[in-house]
Amino acid sequence: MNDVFLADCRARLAFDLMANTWNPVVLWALRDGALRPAELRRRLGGISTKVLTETVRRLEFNGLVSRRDCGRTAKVEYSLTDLGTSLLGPIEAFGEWAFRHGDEVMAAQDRVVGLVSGNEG
Amino acid sequence: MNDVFLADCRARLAFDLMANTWNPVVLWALRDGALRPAELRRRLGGISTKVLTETVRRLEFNGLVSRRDCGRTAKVEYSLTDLGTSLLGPIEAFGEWAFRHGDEVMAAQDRVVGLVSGNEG
DNA sequence: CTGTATCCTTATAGATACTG
DNA sequence: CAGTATCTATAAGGATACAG
Repeated sequence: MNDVFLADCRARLAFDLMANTWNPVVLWALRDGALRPAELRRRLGGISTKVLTETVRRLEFNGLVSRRDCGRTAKVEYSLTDLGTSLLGPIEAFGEWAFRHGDEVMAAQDRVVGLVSGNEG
Repeated sequence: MNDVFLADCRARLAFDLMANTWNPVVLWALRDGALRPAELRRRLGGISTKVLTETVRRLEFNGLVSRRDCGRTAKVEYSLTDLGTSLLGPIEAFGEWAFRHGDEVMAAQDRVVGLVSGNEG
């Protein structure tokens, strides 16, 4: 595990799965079991149907989520595959990091803003 | 740690730090100590000077990387702050996941492609 | 309720040339 | 060598209306 993380290596593959707004949050929302789209949307907050569909399609394409169509009408469920479940650990690591260090990030951002406005007076 | 990961919560903050192509790789490349921009570029592969500058500025803004200007001429070093260093653990978790499960992701992608071309014959 | 179709805005990234 | 300036292409995301 040395150059493993550099640009053209395998870790890119995992990073790319995290490199958008909704992928990690959707995976986390499905951690306790299958959800129907409407419920999924509710838990995610302000995601549009279009973006939700795009997101789950993307996750499905990568083998992390499976879509189950139960019946002819609008009854659908999304759930984690085993592969998707295996990603919950790393995702949680980030959540815990944010829990511990989120303040420091916001402080850093404020510091920059403070410098800017501070220079004026 | 229940709704901690949903859209408007703190974990967004950590996810956003990963939600682009270069942030995590740059942090990882700096894990062993300060690097000058040229060396950093070399290790990252195909990143342009423009994108590298944008990336380190972003990381600096969020308090993860510090820029040290040593002298009047073009002598600069980038290194991890303590905060940046604290992110190496979660990042490594993804790297290890990719190491173990990367094949499965690629297999899933191929499976979809296979279905498409398989339907033709 | 599920999903698609538009339209629009913005951020990312890459290529290239140039300045100090 | 470090960084900026353009220009371009693309994808993500959001708003809204509509279809099955």
